[in-house]
Amino acid sequence: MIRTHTCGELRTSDIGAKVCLQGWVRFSRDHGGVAFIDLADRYGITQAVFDPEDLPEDADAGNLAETIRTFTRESAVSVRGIVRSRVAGTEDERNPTGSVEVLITSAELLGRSGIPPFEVGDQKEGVLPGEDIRMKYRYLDLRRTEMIRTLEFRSRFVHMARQYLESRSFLEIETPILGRSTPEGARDYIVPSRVHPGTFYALAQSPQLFKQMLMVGGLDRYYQVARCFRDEDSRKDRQPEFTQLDMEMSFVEEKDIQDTIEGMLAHVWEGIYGKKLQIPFRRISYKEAMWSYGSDKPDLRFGLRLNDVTDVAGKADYEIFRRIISKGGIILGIRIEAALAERIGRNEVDRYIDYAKKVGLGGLTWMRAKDGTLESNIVKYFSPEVIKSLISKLSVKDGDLLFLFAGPEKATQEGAGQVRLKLAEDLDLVPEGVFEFAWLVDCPLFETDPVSGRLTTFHHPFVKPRSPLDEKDVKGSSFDLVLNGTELGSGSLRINDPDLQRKVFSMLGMSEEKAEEDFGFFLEALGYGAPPHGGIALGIDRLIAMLTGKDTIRDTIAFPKNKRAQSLFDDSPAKVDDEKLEELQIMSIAIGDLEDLE
RNA sequence: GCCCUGGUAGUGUAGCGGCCUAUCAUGAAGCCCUGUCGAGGCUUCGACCCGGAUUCGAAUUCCGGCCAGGGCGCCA
Repeated sequence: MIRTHTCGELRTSDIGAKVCLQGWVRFSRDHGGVAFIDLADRYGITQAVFDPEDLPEDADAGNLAETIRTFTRESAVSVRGIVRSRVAGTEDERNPTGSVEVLITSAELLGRSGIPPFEVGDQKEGVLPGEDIRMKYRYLDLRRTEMIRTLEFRSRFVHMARQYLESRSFLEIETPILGRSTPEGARDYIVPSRVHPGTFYALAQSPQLFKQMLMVGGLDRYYQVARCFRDEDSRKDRQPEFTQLDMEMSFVEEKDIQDTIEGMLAHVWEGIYGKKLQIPFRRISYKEAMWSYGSDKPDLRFGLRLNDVTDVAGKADYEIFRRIISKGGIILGIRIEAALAERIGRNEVDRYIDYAKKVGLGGLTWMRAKDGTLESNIVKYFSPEVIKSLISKLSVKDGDLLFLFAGPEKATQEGAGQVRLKLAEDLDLVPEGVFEFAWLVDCPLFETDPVSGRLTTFHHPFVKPRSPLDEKDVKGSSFDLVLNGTELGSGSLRINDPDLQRKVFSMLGMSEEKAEEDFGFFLEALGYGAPPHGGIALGIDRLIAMLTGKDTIRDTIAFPKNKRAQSLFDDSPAKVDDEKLEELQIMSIAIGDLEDLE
């Protein structure tokens, strides 16, 4: 090792020491005689000074000046010199190394940098190059303090999580990434087999079946920082490949799994923030989440709860409401208290009506409370009794603004939930730096696809039902971890009875033959003493993004894919040589080629 | 597959029918400067995504494409 210190290390106690620093030239300031170089690395920035009048006898000032002239911005350089105190009054208090500087006695250019395509030095707030240019030159983007801190945070987080789990007898076990393509779920990334032409692996979408087989195998407590692959379109919080903190435990109940996650997060919290995390997390039932927040991942950082006013507002002599009620629909209300309501004028109300339509609602009905009654364009359809009961049901006070949403149950809940989120954002009700964890519990086992009418699972087909399958509205033993309106992960107890598992497959419309073909190995495994077991997987990318205040998980991943699933760093996906395809006995026909043939 | 937003010097932006030979900052190149720290001063360089249309005239309007991002679908 040639360098004696990092660029974040030197303090006044080092004054007089002969040191060697290596790093990147972040800024340099040439004053004609004396010149300053801000030398940066992951750990910090140290000021190096070229001072021709203060050099030791044996130093070659001319040569040194010449070398320093070659130090372009962002070049990797090495400097040797003596640590000295800064001239009184010129200390930089913002920088931990700001009381000292290194008087350069010799220097070397290690790796010259061309003119950077953007400025790496920390920018004014909010002024960043466009994401495409950051991605193209990701290695320069990564030099930014912000990126370094995020990746450091991520590394520490994962380390602390591992530390906790290892201390609780969990074993980190790697499961295959090359596996079998299964019919359900997300699209697979397909990998051709050379040895068995015409057959294919699929990249793992999750270690689900393998971790369950580990439980059958008696490993008892498993975890893995697992890369998962899904060939679906990206979002700001969805990437084609992403990382889950995956775990599974045997001989447990739901609470054991929740306790483990809470304990782990509390441990991480303590280690990273030095603060206690409030545990246990609150539990909120799926039903309550939908009725009160219009979402299965409610943001609990603010109020603006939804209220069911079907029985009250449904009595109004208002054609739209009557029609909806007669079709089994519901009416939800949001009360916006006077202090906030006065910021919403007539024009804003119209904008919310437009927004409501955009999120799948028919519209919204509004009224304002004044002098103990309600006013709006449609209030004439509401009898005094209806108005009175609305006021009392929602505890309306003068100045409050009411939004009412009517329509089919689920669509109305979700639409109203969207309006709730928009209101909170517009009215600045979302506090910064607050983390509201919650467990979403009592989820249904199945739901019916509104388009196809087919039965699908709410989570996945391996969730253990809480009651016999022939009963109505069976609940699953599953639970989602929700943080600030985002789903971080989903856990459950699993089915450990092969016959029950077969029955679930069959209820999902899978033929016995298909179940055997795709899951035969797994069903067989369940038949050899599968212990009761369960587990959970947390989306690490999302969690890190939330904890570091990033808008997209791309900012928590060193080399993410872009919106169209391309990697700009190695220009993938790309064509492969014909010989390679031949060896795999694969023919590639792009749609354009097909059209040419026709 | 669909919808929305955007694309102006290397970077970040202003301009939104004629004041555009296009603003400002930063950068780069050169010069000056011995205590700066996102140094400073002076000079110079450098851009309207592509193709069509409308118009006397288009960075600006319209149409088509390309690129980027956000969303819907999709994500058991």
